[in-house]
Amino acid sequence: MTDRRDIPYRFEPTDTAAQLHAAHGDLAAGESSGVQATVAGRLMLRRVQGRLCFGTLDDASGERIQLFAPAAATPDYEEFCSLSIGDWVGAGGEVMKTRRGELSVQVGDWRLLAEARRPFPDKWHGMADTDTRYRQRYVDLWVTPATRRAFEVRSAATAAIRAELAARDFTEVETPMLHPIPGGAAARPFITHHNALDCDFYLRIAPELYLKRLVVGGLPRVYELGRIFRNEGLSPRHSPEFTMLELYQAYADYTDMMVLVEELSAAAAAAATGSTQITADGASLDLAPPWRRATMAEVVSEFAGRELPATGTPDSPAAADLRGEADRLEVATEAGWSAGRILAEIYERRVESELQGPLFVCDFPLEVSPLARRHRHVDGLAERFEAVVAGRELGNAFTELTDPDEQRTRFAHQEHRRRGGDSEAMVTDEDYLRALSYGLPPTGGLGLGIDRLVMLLCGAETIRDVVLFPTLRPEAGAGGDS
RNA sequence: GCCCCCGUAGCCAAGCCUGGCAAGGCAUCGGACUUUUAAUCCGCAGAUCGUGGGUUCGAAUCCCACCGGGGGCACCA
Repeated sequence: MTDRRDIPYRFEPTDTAAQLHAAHGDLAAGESSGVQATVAGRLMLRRVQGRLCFGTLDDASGERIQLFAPAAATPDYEEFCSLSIGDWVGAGGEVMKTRRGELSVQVGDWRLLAEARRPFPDKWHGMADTDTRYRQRYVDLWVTPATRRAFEVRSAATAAIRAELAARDFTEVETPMLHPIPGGAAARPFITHHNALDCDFYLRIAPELYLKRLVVGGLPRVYELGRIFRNEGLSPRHSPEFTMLELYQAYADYTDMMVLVEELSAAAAAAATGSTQITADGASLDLAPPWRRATMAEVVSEFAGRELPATGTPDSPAAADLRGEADRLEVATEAGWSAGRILAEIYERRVESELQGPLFVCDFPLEVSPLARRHRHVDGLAERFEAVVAGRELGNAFTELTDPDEQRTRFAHQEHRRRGGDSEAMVTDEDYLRALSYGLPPTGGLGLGIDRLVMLLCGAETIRDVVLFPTLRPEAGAGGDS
């Protein structure tokens, strides 16, 4: 005879709860279907009423299914009634509806699949302590519906993005995470050590320079969707490891990247939520193309309430004008900054967070864009834009700088800043310059923050809610060396 | 790194301001109940009040330090 609490080595469910609801949802109350089904999942609720027992099984299919167990027909009825909330159970029997109209599987056979030896959180209140929710995500996923939904949204969004890129003939690649030189962004890296080579490596802060090497190598449309690491502070919008889509398209410029951002964002939203409408900070936004395009000088001028210049050397009247505006807006500036640099500072400190979007803020000052090509019409600017939604930067893109000599000059400027104490200034990457010297065609490049996109799609207020296991201080006494 | 807030049983929590036996609910355990829906009813049990120190006749409560988390600032995407 079967010991129903003896854990089997395998179990074969025939249907999910969602499938049963779809197939038998129209049964009349009190009616039996004559169809046998086997389901498996976690027992989330249990109602024992004398010679009848009702259980609510959650199999993560999006719906729950009731287990209906009358004592007269359920093998080992007492054992079934004593199952704990949180136990994994497999049960088979006829699909039916109870008198109250609840679709159920009448338990003809059942097995315990895993015992919940720790009690599950309160069935009604769930988990409130964010610390516990993040550390014990395996419990949170069961008891907090928004948690499971966030990761379903995340999966649907990334799948949609991959599908869109495949449809456009992009090749997905994987480039190194361990970099001898941290490059492609202005950020402080994590440092690690390789024992056999006896040298330090940096966890990548961006895959940018490797991906452009691949365009040189003959992959004209290439992308990587993966984790990058930045050794900076944590906040509701910043995680030390986060996911970025970076892509490069030969023969394209930054206007092509704008179209791509619009189309990828809208496709991700539609796939994940069924709509391009999102709600952020109580306001309703639509990610459907086209998005507004404005220059940085335009959006800052709108914020300031008067026309402001976009460029000018540090000693120009334009720079003096902007410095006065910065003072008025209580934005700190440094001597020697050009007009564009001051404009960018005002934008980042005061304007960006006020922009609802979705919109593209175009044409950044050249000096804060060391990998972007200079603007084809305006001196002192780069062909670069940020995509802004709900006051946050969603993506960053530019027409790539392809000339190796100019790139060397830009690196030299970064090195100069680095010597001046800017720990986030870029380091010269000689191999990257060598690659450029073999010839990089005109190329558009894009970085899109996947975590932030998912936050928008599911209304998350903190990035931790869209990361399964967010970075936390290690728990005391939870293993390791302690 | 700085500032503010939080930490009471497996879970949700009252009590803290104004010091005096640590409420209540869910879950667990025992009992009743043959169509429940957070089932209901009766009963039992469960607490180093985050940790350590201090003040006090007496500390969950007041003070200090530390640990963990959250928010803000700074840094960044």
